[in-house]
Amino acid sequence: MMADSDSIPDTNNIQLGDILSALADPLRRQVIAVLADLPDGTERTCASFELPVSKATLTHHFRVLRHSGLIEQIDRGNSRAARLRRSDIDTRFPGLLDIIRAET
Amino acid sequence: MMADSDSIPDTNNIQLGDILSALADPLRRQVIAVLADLPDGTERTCASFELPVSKATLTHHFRVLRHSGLIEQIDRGNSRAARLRRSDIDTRFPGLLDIIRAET
DNA sequence: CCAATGGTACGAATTTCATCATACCAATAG
DNA sequence: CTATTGGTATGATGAAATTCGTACCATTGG
Repeated sequence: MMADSDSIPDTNNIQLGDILSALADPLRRQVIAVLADLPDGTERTCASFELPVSKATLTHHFRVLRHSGLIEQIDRGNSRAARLRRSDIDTRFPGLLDIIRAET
Repeated sequence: MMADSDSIPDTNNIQLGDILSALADPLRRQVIAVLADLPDGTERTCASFELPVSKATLTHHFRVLRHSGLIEQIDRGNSRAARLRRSDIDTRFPGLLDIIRAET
């Protein structure tokens, strides 16, 4: 099943409100902070973040991140990798990722 | 009554999560965008924003902004003026106010 | 003094959010 | 083929957020 891989906003349709809502959650902010600290284009499976929540909750958080436009998810057969949409975010909201990365 | 004018975080205690939660709301974001576009130190009464909500809801939103550390409120006798804590925010989260201001 | 102004306090109602258990499915490993 | 792995779908639940009406209270203006 493709599930709802749709509803990913393209660059000019990323909404600031959605981004801020997504980043208001500590777990999601941590995911973005980790990705932002890795080289551009890095892909990480959802499970590799080892967040202290159930699988279902994991799916929920990554869906929020995807719908907000912060990440895209690449189907890798068995698993699904998350990749930060760095250039899109940097273009639309310059400095935002630095702020998230600076926490901690 | 002083109400809960307390619980205003000092500069180094402003939490990114609280700021992002506060800014996730469109009305509150609009208030900050307006204040950020005005000269530093500008004071505006809560009512002067003419937000399309009741008085009670107004109080609620400005309390959230105050508790997050984005604004301080100055008692002006009859009314209460809001002032953006610009230098505090710029110090802790450089670029954030520009992002908010750039919307619209 | 009296009315109007600009707020706050206090519930109450509604909605949204985070979380989980369970059931399920596709792909890979053996 | 079968079991495991990594993830999704679907409710359910409890907590938090948003909103409001109403009552209330200082301060200001007449």
